Amino acid sequence: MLEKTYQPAEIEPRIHGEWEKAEAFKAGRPDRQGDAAEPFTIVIPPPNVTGSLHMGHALNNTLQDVLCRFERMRGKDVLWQPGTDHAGIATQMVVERQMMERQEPDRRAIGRDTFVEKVWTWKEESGGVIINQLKRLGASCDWSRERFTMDEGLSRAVLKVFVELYRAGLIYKDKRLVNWDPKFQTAISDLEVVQVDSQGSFKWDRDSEEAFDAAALDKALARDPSGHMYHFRYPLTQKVDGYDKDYIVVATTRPETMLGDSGVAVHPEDERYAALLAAKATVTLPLVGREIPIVADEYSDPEKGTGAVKITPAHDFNDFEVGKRHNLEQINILDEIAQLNENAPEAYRGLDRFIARKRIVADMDAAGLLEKIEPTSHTVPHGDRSNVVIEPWLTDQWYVNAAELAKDAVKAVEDGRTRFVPKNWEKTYFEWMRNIQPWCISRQLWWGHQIPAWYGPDGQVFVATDEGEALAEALTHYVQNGTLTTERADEIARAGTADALLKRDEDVLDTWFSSGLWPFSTLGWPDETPELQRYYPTNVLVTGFDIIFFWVARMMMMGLHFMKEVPFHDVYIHALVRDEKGQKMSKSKGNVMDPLGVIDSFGADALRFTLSAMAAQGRDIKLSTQRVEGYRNFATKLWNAARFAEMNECVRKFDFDPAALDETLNKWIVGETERASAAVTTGLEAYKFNEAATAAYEFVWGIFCDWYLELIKPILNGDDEEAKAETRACVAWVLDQILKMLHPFMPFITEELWAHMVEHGEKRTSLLTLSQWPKLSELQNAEADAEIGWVVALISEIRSVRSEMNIPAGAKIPLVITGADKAARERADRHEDTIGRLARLDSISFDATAPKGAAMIVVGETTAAIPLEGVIDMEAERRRLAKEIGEAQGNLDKMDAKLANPNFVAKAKPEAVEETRERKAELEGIIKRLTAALRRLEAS
RNA sequence: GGGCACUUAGCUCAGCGGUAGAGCACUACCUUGACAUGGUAGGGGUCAGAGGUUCGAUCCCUCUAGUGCCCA
Repeated sequence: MLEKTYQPAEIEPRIHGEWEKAEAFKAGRPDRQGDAAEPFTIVIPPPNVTGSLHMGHALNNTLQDVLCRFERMRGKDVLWQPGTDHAGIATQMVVERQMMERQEPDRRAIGRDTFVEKVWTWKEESGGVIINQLKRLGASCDWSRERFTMDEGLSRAVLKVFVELYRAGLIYKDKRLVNWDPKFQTAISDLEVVQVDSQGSFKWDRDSEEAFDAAALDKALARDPSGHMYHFRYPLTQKVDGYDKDYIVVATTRPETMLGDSGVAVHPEDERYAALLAAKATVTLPLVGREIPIVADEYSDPEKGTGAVKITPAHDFNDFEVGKRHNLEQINILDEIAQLNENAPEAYRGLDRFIARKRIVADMDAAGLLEKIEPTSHTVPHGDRSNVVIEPWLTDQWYVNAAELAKDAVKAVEDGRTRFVPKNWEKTYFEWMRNIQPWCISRQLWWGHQIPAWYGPDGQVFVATDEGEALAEALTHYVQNGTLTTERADEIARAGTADALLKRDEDVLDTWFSSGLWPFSTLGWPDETPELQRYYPTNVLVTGFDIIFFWVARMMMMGLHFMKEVPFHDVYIHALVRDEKGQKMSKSKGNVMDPLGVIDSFGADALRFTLSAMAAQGRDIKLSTQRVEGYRNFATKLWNAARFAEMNECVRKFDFDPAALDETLNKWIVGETERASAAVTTGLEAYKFNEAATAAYEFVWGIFCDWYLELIKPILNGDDEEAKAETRACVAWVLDQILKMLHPFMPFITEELWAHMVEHGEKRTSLLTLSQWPKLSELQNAEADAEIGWVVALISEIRSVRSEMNIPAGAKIPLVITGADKAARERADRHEDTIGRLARLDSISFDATAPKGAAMIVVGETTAAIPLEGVIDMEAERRRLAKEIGEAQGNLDKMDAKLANPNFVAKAKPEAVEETRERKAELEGIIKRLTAALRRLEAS
């Protein structure tokens, strides 16, 4: 016998063990190989190896799991490919922090090889906790195939891709501005930069009475170094006729960058500066003394500030472009930790950028060149992991020509080879892909795939999959150009190391370079494996919109280029999970809801069902524990329904055929079951998770538990053995269908109940997760639907009247059905016990007219009376009837108005007109009967 | 500034060219042999506002107001 309440914490680990024991989630199960089953593949968007499960993961993986379990039950050969990525910066950071805490020497002290070894040790010991958390969520991945982006095979894929793209000219080295993270001392991609709003508070103007107060500014900048616009006077090298001042005013939010200025730009049509442009005037850069040109460029906006902007090509993305157009010098004044370097005047060298900022403002004031400072609101780029201000910095980096690779990726979506669901996300995708910038793939880290590029003594680069190949190439090259003699080359070749000639590039590749290969590298590529053959392209990628650029874009580019086929047919973009107030969950706000905590309190099934039921397309999820609690209650409800079935010996029979039943109730419920399973199936096929979940919920609670189980109690307690046997078998059958249709959402409780449901008198040993998805047809029965609908309506009406008439819940009352036709009489006879039980009646009788002092009920064409003279408050009954008549009349008026409109009758769909006529007739009947009841009441 | 959404019951949200729905919350009653993590009944809505299309608009179109997100 089942326990009285459902205890998820007890059940979940055990069920998990059973799935593992049966290897239920393994792709290519013996019965599903080859033509026996269609493959269905999802690759997990690889979580970060340092990560732990947050609500976003919980949603993302719940949806993937729902799809996988659904398709697995539909007989497909499902591969849900799990794994993690190596998360370059994040992982290196975690290990370095750990070393610091243990007061061990830092990574530079122990050297690259030892450090990388340490990271591997960390990974083996503590990496991938998220994998176990995913298991707790119930994720049915093929865990035997778990992959890691730094695995041997995946690393081989990375090398091959790099070398091939290099040889195709799609990877190249370039000196450009990158987003430099001075904390981690590495380049990061645009996507790893977050814009943070800054709004300063300090204000000063040289026209004001007071002197500039450097200490006050310091104080403001201590809170936030950004948020101010500084206006400086740059003196003209020579006075120019036709221009009334001897200086030009420029504005900047980053004063320290002035040390790297190599020009001032004004708009070519800005009258104010025409004389300066005509005279090819220059300014002398204050504090530095460099003479720099004033150039005409449309980049400067005449409407903004003075219309003149300082140009610092080496420290600003826009200025970089302006500088290129005018051939301005690129002067890098910062080192890798954002301190002023030797290109700055001596007084500033070695200063941190923000110290220098304050010093420069003070020095400009001292020189009488500070015009004003005003608070401004602007966005400042920060590293998403380091949380420090990012510097645009001029370095040599490796780039992928993303614009070229993006062409095919765009086309594939235009052609519909890959489809976005919901469709509107393709706009975001197109927008991004059509404006894609060169992708900087080198990172100045030690943890990751080291770039397979070697440099000769003259800086010549040799890109190859391994050192030997690079060396061979280099030797040929240097012998050919005469740098090396053949003898010397042979000697180097024999040494077994390239050290004498080549030096390997120290940088590693962006983590996403390897993750972009995930849909095929995990299947064994570059080897031509059977898995690759069978499971690529994958069916769907499930992800949040914020990750379109990370996952979708890169996987599309790489997949199309190397596999010549899209990596996935569908991209399902789901919502973001927010807190109950609609705010993004974040650690700093302290509003994170820990999925594992939720699982502990309510069970994984409740969390999963909540996320599924709320996953409406195109809308974010505002999650509250109350909602989870509600679905936990649903699990309990299901549990108790199963318990009821068990208590009543509802066992599945060999010969049970849902299409051949005698009892109306059973005919009705199998039809409802068919409708529900069809709704769930349709919902899941269309990625409408909320519709699927709600359809199942509605059916299980609102129909099966609320009505069917209640309605059959008289049969189960009665002495019609045949009816009892059929009903028991039917309950068992419906419950089986319920467990199946709920399984994708609530795998644990359904699997547990499945095991408890005895089948043909034997304890069941097969697993639900490998059972067959309901495929029902031709179980609808209109007569049964009408009959049970009538019973349900009658019971509801009686209950309603009882409640409104304040008839005590415990009191049993008589019911007199008046004016019943043959059908109604038969129905009432057939379901006498049921109606009596659920409406708490002591008798049902028939009479031509209603007795005096009775409450009246109208259900369709049936009129019934509750004759309780003295018990019933006649005044209340009069009010109730009048109200019901009023409501019906209101509806009738609407129908009449429609039908009175000739345009409606002429132009509306015939079905709509017919429906309106039927409704009108129905309402008229109801009003007639209710009015008759009211008259009788008034007459008595 | 460019783009994408959203505005429906007290709250959170479904819905969608033809009787406005759910969960939670609320009110009243009920420990009846599966379930109080429950049952029964009930109250509560000019579907943001203004136009337009249509026989008919919460739904389609336009504008307005407000909110959120992404990208500059």
